[in-house]
Amino acid sequence: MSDSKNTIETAAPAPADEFSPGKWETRYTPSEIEPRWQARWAADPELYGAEPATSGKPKYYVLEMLPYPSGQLHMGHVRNYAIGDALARYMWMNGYNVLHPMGWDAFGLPAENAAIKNNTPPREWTLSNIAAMKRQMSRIGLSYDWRNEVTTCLPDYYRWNQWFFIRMFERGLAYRKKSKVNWCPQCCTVLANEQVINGYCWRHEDQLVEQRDLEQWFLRITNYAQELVDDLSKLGGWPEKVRTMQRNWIGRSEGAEVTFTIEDAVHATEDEHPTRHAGTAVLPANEGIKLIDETVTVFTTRIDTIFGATSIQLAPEHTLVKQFAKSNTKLAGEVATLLEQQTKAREAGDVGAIEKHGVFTGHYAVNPFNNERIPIWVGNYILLDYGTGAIMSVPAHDERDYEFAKKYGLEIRIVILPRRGVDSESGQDSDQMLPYTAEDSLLINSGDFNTLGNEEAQHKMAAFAEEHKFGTAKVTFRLKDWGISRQRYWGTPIPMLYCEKDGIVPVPDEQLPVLLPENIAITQQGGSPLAQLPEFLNAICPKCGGPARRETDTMDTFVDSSWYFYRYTSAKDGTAPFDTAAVAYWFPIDQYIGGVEHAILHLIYSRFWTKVMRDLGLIKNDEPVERLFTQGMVIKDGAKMSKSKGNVVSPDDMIARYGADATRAYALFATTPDRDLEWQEAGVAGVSRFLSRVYRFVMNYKESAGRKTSAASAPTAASQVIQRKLHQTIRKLTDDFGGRWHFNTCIAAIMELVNTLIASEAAIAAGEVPDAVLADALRSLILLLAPFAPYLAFELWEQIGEKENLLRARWPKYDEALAREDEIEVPVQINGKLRSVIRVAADATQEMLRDTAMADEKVKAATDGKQIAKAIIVPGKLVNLVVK
RNA sequence: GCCCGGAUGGCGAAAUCGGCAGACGCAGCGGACUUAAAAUCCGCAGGGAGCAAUCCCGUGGGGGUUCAAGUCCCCCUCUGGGCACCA
Repeated sequence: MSDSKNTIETAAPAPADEFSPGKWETRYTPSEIEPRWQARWAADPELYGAEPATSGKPKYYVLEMLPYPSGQLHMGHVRNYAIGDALARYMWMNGYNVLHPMGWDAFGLPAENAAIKNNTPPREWTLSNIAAMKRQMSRIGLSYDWRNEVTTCLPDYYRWNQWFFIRMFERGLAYRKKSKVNWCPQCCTVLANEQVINGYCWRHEDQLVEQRDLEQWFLRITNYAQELVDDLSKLGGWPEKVRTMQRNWIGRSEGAEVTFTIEDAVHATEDEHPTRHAGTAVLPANEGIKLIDETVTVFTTRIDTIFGATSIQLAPEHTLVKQFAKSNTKLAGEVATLLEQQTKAREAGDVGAIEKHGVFTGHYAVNPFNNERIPIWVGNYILLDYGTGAIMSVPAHDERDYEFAKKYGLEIRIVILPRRGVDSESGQDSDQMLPYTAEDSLLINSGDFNTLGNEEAQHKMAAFAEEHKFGTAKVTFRLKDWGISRQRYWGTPIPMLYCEKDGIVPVPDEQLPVLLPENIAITQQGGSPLAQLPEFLNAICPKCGGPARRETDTMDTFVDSSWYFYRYTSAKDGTAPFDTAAVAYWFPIDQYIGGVEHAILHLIYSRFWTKVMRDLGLIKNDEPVERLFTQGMVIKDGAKMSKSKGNVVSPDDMIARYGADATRAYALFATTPDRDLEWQEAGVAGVSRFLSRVYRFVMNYKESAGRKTSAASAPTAASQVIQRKLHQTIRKLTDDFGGRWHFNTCIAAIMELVNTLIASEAAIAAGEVPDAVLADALRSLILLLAPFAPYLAFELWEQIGEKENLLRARWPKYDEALAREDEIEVPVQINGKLRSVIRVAADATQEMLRDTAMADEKVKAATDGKQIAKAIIVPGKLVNLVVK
């Protein structure tokens, strides 16, 4: 070994492109250190293993969102996992029993696309991608307990999707209905909402998505809508932004339903139902119109404005419209046009921008509050699937109704006014203030309800409607039931059978899983590939033993990710989706970390699934996730990394060049975890240089560190400086891990500590720093670094002679007394401007600060000949002299 | 249109409770080492004026509160994201 190892200038030139392990001991070589430790960690499955509930330690469940196995980790993954990994390691070092699992969201379209393109079976393609990504994760040094790995495309997982589906079917939570769905003509399948980007298919950028009516399986998430909103208030550990997004998505609105009778309606028999008989009979004009429905019910959140209703607006597909149109071909044609406009706007994803059109049906409805007849129109902006598909139009107090009424010359009647500021006269004629939509207002022109405040009026009018049996208070949600059918191969088969005799029959539990057949040719045609396999399609009805047809659609992959984190607690369980005792111990998840792009879909479905499982008696918790953290995106050159932009930085490249420690530490150092991160390779190089300084320093002084026996001497200035910085750093990191998570400043603080140590080298050489102090500093430095650069930490930990597993070593404790500064610099301002800085004892009183400041030369000069009007003296902070 | 972030040196950023704006790092400049370069080490570094001491300006823009504002209040601009005829 070189005898230069105790001097600073040991960085002798290394051979240009090859290092020689062992030769240059003080040269940091992650390409040698990291694979060595990677192999040792891989050989020790206990290292990151969760312990049983009986361990007696407090539990901590830290989870990162599982990736889709595309075959390549990207920087966003690295960042996500670096955050979770740092936290997991910190918790281990604080004595927790940590569950830190990982798995694969392994079903989905890309596997089928790859199958079409490369003629590789989806299963094979997926599993080899998983193997590749697992190698990358291992190389990064992530602390996963692979003993509970979950792969959603394998039967031992998806059989439980099927099992849950049947449980839901039994309870009426899974049902079939025809509905509008997003359909891509090129993919030949239904698309999830998130696969539709501004109306276009995510795979075919110029392919507009169509709206089609299809029979689909739905999960009744709307049964839980109220609880999903209510329990948001329990999620104090979630970002407010995510809670708001969910609240908006669920879209709870309080209002009332009010039933209007249709003037001249004559009850029709079922047989006369116009939608069943396409007859052409024309009604005599004075006979009234024969209708199945003699009334129309509207939903409104502003029943207080009902005296201002001047028309009824129906959605083009409203059943009443069909009844009206039956005897009126002109109307039928006009309605068809309106519907087409609405459908087009929906397909373009731009319903908000539709130009309002409407048509008068020729019929009238009677407002039950004032017995006034108002015309019934059909509007292209009225949506069938919200509320009742019918509204009362109040042009004076609703922007949309106002726009519509202006266009078609409908009456605009003011029925509410601001509480103050406008007298009734000026209110009447001031067209400028319309539409007036404020909540806080008073009623006029509203019969018995005049002069009421609008809130009071809403209650009284709803009660009045209820009392007279033409309405009721009603809560409506924007949230819709979850359509889970996909006309695709690579997903969980929906375990249902269709029997001519017995109808829809679930596959018996003992026949689960319904296996996804392997011998299938996937073609571009798409459209439920399973329907083309007779051996899959044809089954036997478990009820009657007769022939039955199997459901050939598969489940949305969001089903897989709705409960996977429960499976992690007991992934090998062959008899149940999970071990309920293990779940009771580990849940809720203490910390979930992932991208904000899942704020709505995945995280609402997961919450729904948890509540269903609770109602099935499987679990006790109401919510799956205690604390949620959404990290920012990784961007390059100001844009999100993407192949099409050509700005992708490969984690493999970074690791090959700078090592895994430098790459992940940079991902945490560049900015706070919640913000977008601009990737700068030079920054990685900087972190790498820092790590090599750490390496060199520790290696140079590890001998002293091993010699903890030096006689305790009086504290020297140098050792005090080191200890103070050390304990300040420990305090800073401990505080941040406790909540703020500003890992960028944590790493900066460690850099400062290392800078302090390096600046102390002369003092160390002069023997002014006791070995015990130096040893403690080195040992603590390694522990502080361990969450961010685990390879280097493990290596140095062994180098300084520690035998204990680093993860079981206790996180260092700080001592306030040692962290405290004796002397501080206090700024002195004159009239708020900095004029001097004084050195005083850290605990200097106001008097001492005043005296020191007044004695300061610069202060004297600045205050010379002036009157001190006021002195603001904040001990420990500043002195501000106000002079005249 | 509505809701939520963000805007600080050449760049990424820091300032946790209203108290020295720019910690830490990158890029840059100067120096040491070297035949030379790389690497490493030491130093400088917000802008402007000045030989200097020092002074002035400065956290997207405008106003305000305060002894004191990046931080609090009001208005505006730009930017990222979410939602968007939901009655």
